[in-house]
Amino acid sequence: MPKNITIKDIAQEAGVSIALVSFVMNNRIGADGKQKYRVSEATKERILEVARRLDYRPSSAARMLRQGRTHVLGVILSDMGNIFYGTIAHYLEKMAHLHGYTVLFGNTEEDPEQFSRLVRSFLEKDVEGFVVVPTQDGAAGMQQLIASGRPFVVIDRHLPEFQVPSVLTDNADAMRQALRAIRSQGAQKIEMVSYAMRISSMTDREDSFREVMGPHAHIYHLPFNLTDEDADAVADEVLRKETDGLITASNVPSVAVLKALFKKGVHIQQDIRIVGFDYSNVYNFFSPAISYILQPLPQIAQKAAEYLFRLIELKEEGGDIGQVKETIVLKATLK
Amino acid sequence: MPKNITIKDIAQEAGVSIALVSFVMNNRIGADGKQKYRVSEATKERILEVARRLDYRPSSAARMLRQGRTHVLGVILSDMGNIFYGTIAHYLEKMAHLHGYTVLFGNTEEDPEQFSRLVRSFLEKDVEGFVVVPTQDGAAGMQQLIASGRPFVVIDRHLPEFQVPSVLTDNADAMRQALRAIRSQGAQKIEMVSYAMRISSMTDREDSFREVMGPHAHIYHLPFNLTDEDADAVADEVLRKETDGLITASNVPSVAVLKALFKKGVHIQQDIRIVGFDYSNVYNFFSPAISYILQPLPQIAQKAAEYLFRLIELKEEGGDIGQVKETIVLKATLK
DNA sequence: CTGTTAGCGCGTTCAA
DNA sequence: TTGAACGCGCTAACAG
Repeated sequence: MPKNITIKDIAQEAGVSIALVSFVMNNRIGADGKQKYRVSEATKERILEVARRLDYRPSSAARMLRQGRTHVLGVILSDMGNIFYGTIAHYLEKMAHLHGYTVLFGNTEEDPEQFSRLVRSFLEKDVEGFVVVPTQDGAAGMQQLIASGRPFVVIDRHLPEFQVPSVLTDNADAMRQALRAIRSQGAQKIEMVSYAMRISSMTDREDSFREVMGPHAHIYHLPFNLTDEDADAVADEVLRKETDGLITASNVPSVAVLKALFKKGVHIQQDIRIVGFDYSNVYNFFSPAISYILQPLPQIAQKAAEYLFRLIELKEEGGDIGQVKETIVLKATLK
Repeated sequence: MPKNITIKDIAQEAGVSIALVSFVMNNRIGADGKQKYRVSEATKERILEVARRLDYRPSSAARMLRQGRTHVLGVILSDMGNIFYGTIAHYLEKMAHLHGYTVLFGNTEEDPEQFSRLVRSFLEKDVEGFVVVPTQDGAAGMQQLIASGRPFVVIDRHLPEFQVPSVLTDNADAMRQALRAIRSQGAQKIEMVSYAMRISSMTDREDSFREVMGPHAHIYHLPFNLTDEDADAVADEVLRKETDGLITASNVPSVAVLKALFKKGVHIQQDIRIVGFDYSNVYNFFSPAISYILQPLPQIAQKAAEYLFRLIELKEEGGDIGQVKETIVLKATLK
């Protein structure tokens, strides 16, 4: 049972006080600020040597308790298994690391209960800040988050009833780009495939679609956990109506519908034009390659992280987090 | 600045001692074990009511410090943006949650330095256990991990110099399945595409490939961060040699090479047969659909989590973690 | 039976 | 350079 080495062990071994060890470990020596604690090079070296030898690792629990800082962030998203969120997760972790932070991750699977649970759980773990993708009907969880006074940034979606720090893609603009593209490719009868979820990323795209196409434009709505049958039904309907242009508003339904059409022997990109949202490898395997709206994932993660660190710093300095509610909007690009 | 509510606030507000609050919060009441602390229903209710009203959340830092348990796991993998690891990450988080654990995630990006850094960082955070995907040349990090005495389980890969708790896919068997499949589909001149990394998941597949095909069988090696040019080169070579069967040993190179072949106008599945490792949407868009080796991701995550919890429990009971070194091997299936 | 007092764990930090 | 209080929750020992 390798007992954990504590600051006390180091002090004893080096024959100094625990306070001195603490100072040395934190480089609180010779600081040119107010308090400069001077330690002789010799003892400093001795302490460091002992620490290294015993493989001393300060308990962050104790430090945390004392100074109230954990250097941990909480990231709540929909599903890390989805390449869209997995990629964002990766970039967020990267940014966090650059700032000396570690990250707790959680998946909501689009369940508001899970969202609330994760908020609570991460609050108990004393995360210093959150990056969250709220779920449909996630108001309760958001309330908790706001009430906690903990810094947070919302990404990918906004909830209509909350004006909070957010980093979002300009979905209306993205949809207009998608429509321009599909029209320039010759499509006349254009429909849209979306999720049956009240999630702003989807509804914003739908609204923009209707704005351009007119209020009677048709939009297919698929459930979050869609099956092959769901996608098949859309494909059947599309064929029946002789739709010749389809805008798919997200990764997963995009591929699902493509698969259904392909299985039915439809000549994709000949009989029907597709423009998708979010990258998928699949798009490359058609001629011409399927165009798609690419959201700037690295920037979303970067902006969100920077925003969050700004808020954390502001709070550290005693500022009022509650006043900051800006939304950062990023443009997507057509590929 | 919503000051955090502590156990003291509750005690004061409810007019009782902090100890009583603690007992109530932990349901340490009426336990039929040795110590049964009896509290009147009335005060119990009062305490719970106050706690609810003030939205009391116990500081896990304090609890952690006292009882040495954090209920946090550390998961270190290659790249959460890769659907393979993202999916595993998702399942691991799910399992952790079922056991009341929260998860710190980190990406190595196949860099041994990052691996070591993450091990150290998570150890400082006092995670109770690890699930890790070691990197090539990751011995240093593994040493740290072993030396720490902290429970851990290795997944996806094994390092030759360490015999440690592991959950792995039977890669040799998987390769044999892949070869049987591609042969039954008529391929004669079969080659393999792999990563140029000394990672057991790859080398095990390569060894098995050579075992069946003979020592002179050809294997293409692509770098981890492969470019279109890398994949193009493989495609060119494949065409030049009139290879008619290709086994691609992983997700990313699989799709990359397919893309290169497709761009060159090769009739995939006609002129050349492909059998891949790991699922990709892309496989569905060929006729016949491309066969692939599916690793049992949910089971890998599940077994790894259960294994880890067993180790954590064993350690909690004072057992010797160092003795446990079993490897759980799971079969992949051909799809 | 119902409840309280007090020390502990570990690193930080102020006063000496 | 050191002693000791501190943060917060847990729990053994003790009291009415």
